[in-house]
Amino acid sequence: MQLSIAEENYIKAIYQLESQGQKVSTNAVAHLLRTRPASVTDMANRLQQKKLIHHEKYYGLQLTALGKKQAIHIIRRHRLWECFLVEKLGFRWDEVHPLAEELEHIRDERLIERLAHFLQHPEFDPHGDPIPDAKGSFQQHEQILLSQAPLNHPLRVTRVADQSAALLQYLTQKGIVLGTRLRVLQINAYDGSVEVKLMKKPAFTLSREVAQHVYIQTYGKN
Amino acid sequence: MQLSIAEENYIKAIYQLESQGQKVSTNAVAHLLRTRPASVTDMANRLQQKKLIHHEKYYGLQLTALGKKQAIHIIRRHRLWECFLVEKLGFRWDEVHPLAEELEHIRDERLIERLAHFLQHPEFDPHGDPIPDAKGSFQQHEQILLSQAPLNHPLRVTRVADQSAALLQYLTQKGIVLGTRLRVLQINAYDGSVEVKLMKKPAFTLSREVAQHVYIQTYGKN
DNA sequence: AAATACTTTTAGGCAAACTTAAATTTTAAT
DNA sequence: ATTAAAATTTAAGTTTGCCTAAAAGTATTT
Ligand SMILES: [Mn+2]
Ligand SMILES: [Mn+2]
Ligand SMILES: [Mn+2]
Ligand SMILES: [Mn+2]
Repeated sequence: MQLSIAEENYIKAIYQLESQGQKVSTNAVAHLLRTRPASVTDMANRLQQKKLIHHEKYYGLQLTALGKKQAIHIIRRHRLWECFLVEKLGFRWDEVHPLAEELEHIRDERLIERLAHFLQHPEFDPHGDPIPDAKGSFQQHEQILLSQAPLNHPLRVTRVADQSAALLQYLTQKGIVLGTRLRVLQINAYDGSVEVKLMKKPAFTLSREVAQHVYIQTYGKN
Repeated sequence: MQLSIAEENYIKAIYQLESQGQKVSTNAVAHLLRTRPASVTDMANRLQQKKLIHHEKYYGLQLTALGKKQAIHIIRRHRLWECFLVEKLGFRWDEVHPLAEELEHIRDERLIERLAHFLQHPEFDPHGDPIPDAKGSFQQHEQILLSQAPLNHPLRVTRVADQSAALLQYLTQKGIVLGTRLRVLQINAYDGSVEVKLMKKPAFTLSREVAQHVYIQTYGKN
């Protein structure tokens, strides 16, 4: 059963909200997809009809196992194309999301497997998000938010959990990209802002909003 | 003014019929796009409204300058993706057309220019069709049909003017791909069939239907 | 417990792109 | 020149995916 582009976008949006642990309200989906709550209710009926979601009126949407499987495949395609765009075509990490948003809807098993092979089966996309394999399994990096990082410990940036070009450009300009090494000097108890120090650069401060979207790993000092 | 996928497919179909010198009838377009004449009339109204075609009732469709420009851009995208699929992902020439039929609708100037650059600005696609440049200009190979080739002259295959997987597979199996060298031993006056000889292989015969879709170039004997 | 605010659904509508069936026009054949 | 055949358009209807406005349900405040 072949999904339409609109259906795929809804499925993916629902999946994303679910995996952030939020309850998937009509409003939330509408906001994410820049559409109206009434349109979401409308689509919800069709998706439930197709057994992709479960919809309890007034209480939110939930993907079925089938829906979740579909979502993961869409995400696989999205992230593989993002890798392609960055690694082969030379786009920056802040440019690729809207393009992948289109490319992800080309549903051809052989195409995507060959693309994966061409890219040497990358495990993470340009934002540090894991790429599900052909069977749909994947695992996250060890996840620590920069806003909760241990102080004065060597850290490495592993993921930025927001596709907005504004954030990605801002981080780039501050010298923060995937793999950047840094330390947290202090976390301001009042506003949650984080003072960070990159090698050979003066320390600077990131707001909590920013720090809450940046994930890091610790690594030994040796 | 952004075209829909359906509109792009119509524009391209009309362009293809026009460039084959055929009159672009409602029926012909419907047949090419596997839809109904009534749907073509319907779309024709919308396209005329948008100044992409001129439609004289009962007498066929004609692209405007604007429509032609659009068509050429779509074809550029189509053929570049075909190159990508063959050269980078390892697809065969008989597999790529349906995939490119989808990929061509991703309208992003930067994407397509970077793709062209990545592919080192190919001039011809995997079927020997010329790829328009970013400004829309291109030129055909010198065009001689195999069915009208000079006898006993060294020839090189330069283009196959039909995307059907069946034809392309048949030719491949006969040893005929782009660049294949061959001679025409004789052309049967009755049924137009063509006897061809490849190096180091026994001669064999191609039907007129097949020979009418294969283009060749002559080359000096030296 | 009522009143108010907020969220969600329903109702009614619209545009794109398709379909079939009927009417019309063009073309081909007697 | 009629007539028959073929092509084309018109008419009417469907599905998808969206919208606004109104109604209904849920949550929050007083
Ligand atoms: Mn998308
Ligand atoms: Mn990503
Ligand atoms: Mn297409
Ligand atoms: Mn081609």
